[in-house]
Amino acid sequence: MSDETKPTLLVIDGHSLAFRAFYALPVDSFVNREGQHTNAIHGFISMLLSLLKNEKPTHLAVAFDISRFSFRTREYPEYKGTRSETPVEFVGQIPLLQEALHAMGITTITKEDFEADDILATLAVRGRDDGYRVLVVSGDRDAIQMVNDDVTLLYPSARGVSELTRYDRDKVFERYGIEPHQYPEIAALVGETSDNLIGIDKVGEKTAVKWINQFGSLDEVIAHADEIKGVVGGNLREQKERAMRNRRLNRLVTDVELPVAPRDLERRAVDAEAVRELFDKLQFRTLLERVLTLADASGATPDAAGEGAVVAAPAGLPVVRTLVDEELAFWLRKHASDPASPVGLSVEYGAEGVVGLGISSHDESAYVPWATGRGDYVALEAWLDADSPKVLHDAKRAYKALSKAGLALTGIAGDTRVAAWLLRPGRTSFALTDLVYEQLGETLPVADPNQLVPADEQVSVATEAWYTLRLAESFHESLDEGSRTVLTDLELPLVPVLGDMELTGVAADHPVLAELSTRLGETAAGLATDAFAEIGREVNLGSPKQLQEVLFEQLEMPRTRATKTGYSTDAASLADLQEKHPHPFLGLLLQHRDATKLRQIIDTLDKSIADDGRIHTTYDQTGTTTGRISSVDPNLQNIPVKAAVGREIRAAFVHGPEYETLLTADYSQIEMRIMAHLSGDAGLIEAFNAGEDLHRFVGARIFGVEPADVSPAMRTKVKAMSYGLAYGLSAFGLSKQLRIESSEAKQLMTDYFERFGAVREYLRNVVEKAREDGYTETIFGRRRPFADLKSPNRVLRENAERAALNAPIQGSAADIMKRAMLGVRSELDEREMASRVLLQVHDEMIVEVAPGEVDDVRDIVSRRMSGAAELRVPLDVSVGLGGSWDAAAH
DNA sequence: CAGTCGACGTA
DNA sequence: CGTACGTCGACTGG
Repeated sequence: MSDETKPTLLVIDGHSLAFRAFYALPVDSFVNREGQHTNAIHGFISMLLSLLKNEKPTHLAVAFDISRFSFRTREYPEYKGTRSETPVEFVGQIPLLQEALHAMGITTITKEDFEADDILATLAVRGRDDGYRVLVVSGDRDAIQMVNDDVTLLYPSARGVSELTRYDRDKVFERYGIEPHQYPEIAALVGETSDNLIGIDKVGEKTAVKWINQFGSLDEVIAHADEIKGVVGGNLREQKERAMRNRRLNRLVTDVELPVAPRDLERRAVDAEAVRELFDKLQFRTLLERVLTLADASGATPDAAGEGAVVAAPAGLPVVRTLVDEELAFWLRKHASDPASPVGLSVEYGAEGVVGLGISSHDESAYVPWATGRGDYVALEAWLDADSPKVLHDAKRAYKALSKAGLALTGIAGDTRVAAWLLRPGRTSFALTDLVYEQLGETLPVADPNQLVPADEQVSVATEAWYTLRLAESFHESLDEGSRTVLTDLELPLVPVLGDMELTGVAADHPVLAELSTRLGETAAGLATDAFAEIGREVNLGSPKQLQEVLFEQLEMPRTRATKTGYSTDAASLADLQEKHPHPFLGLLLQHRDATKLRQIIDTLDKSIADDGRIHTTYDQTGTTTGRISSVDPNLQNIPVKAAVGREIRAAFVHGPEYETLLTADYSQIEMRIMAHLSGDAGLIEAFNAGEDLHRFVGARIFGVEPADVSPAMRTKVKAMSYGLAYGLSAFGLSKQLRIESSEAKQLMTDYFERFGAVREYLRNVVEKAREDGYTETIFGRRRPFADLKSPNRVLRENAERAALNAPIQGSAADIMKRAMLGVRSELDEREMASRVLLQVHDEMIVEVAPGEVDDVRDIVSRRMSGAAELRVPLDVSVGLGGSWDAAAH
């Protein structure tokens, strides 16, 4: 292997790595004040800094393509022709990146008519000849051919640029079963989609490797093409020209004339002034610190030993100490007794629950091993259960785990997961490492075998706690005041409430579910038999593909709505077919779907009953973009209710033996009431204050009749219209839903808005304001950012408009329900009652009522729910009681 | 075996 | 061409 004393030459394919970074980081989160996108630059420099830290190269260069044209496109104009247009957000980042590299004292190289990989290959060969250890960073698989005993390839993983996989000779052999220099021969046979190089038909990696190993080289494979049997042999003989062309094109040039030799690439000092100026423009605060730390450390002698160590850890990362007994008590007294200085807290989870705790102040981190039943942690337990402020990442998970371990957790003063969500609710990952990277621009080490630097130990939870503390502060700065209030007054107090609901669970009646399942199973089997009889054969009724064959080929029915994979067989399409082309099979299929779907729901619920006889869902506090909570494992927010069987399912949700009854309470038309409030529409406000049936009242206005004369058909139309409003419904959609002419739907909308004009005004304004501000806001200050409202793409823009229309309405309703839950909980606590909230289904709350508390609980719940917000209309709450969820419904 | 799609349950 | 979710089975592609 390489000699550790050799100098190290690091060469990077700038364009390909920047492109990877571009796709790895959210475009929207990296925009400077001038609207310049910077995610690719940020990702690239961040990656570069880790490389400098971990690999300590003595020599360094970044190569760039000049254009997409090179000697290769002259030979084969289609080369890389499949690549789509470069995204507009990426354009312009490359020159800025080059500018940044120059400021950092890093040489960039381009060469007319050649690709960056040719430059890398040339440097790799020269570097090796001159006695360097060479590291090549490229996202192009062709770079594999450069690998040898002195040259290692660092290839970005699918996840992005923060993780690089190290390909040395052994790794290449392990992965492909060939020597690195043979890789292009394999690629020539297989083809390379990303370069638009087509290989030999039916030849994949397996076959290509087999041939190369059998005959020794591509030339020999082609020379012996006659000896290869079967279709692939024929294909090879016919298409060998392709393979030979591919080989010519994927051979990297190793003698490009360059203005520099490896020895000219010695690392130079950072131009701190230039970096400061540029990074300020790009708004890279944390990256600036990292680069300047590097500059300080390297100074005028860039190859000084030990510079890597200085930047290895972010400034101030404390060494972790393990604490028990008096030391722990002392630590807590010293660092965790100030109500104004929160402590970072992180739980280490084992298979059996809590195994350790990480605690951290700004300058001291400590690890506390923990095992259930140990009695020497009085100080720790007292601290956990005190108001002393603690910040965590995913506080609810910690709260539950600690609770199961017999430890109470109070004083939750921050949750970086929830804070990250409030800042950008649409983000896909809430993992601590990702937040650390995106918010702080630092890399939290993780144990991953594919990582650039194999971690020899798991990052300590104490270190996590330290990062959590810093992240919490950073998020606090990033959040606007309204969102901060939502965090501290709504979301954080909700953590233990949701945690307790999950821990408590809801009692479920297994025999009822089991009986239902059996019954539906029999029904489904009977329906399937009948359906098969209708078509004279057996198919899988759950397979849309097979159904399409039956419907559109065998039965020759007219085609339905197109989907990506064929034609739709959903319930609406089947109902259409039934009208146009009646057939008994259709009805049987629909009934069969119904029965199997319900059975599946029932079985899932039944399986999720825990040993305590209860179902414990998990609420995802960061699961939606609007502010609602979602429910998983199992989802208890989509239990059927409309169908008759739905009621039977809900009958299986019961109160526990020590309790008297279930109580359900829900808001009536909360979203419409919020619309009335936000729009200030006099007609709508009057409708709610009149206390009359809403749809009847509105129907009377629209159709110009007395409320008593509003027919059921009129009421249905008005109801659909009203509900559709908050979703951005169009006349087209309304006509489709009500199965009426679009002219009638249009007229309905016109009439509606004539009577309730402020509603239309409001909905228009919401979208306009969001377009200007870049976000929407709920009554309580919860924000949701929207980037696409200004998109030139009409589909994207109109989708965003409807979502923006709905966000303040759905979001405000969510806020109100959360406030209600906090109110109910705090009053139940205050009065030391035994009743408890079990479930939340967006506008409904289910409470398990202890004996003798029925009247009080009913009063508390309805008072707290209707009093959760002061709107221009009353918040109407209906309450029901019963032994089961179904019986308690109203 | 993981990821995607169609379908469908809820507010 | 109506918002917000989660979950299932079938299918696809590695």
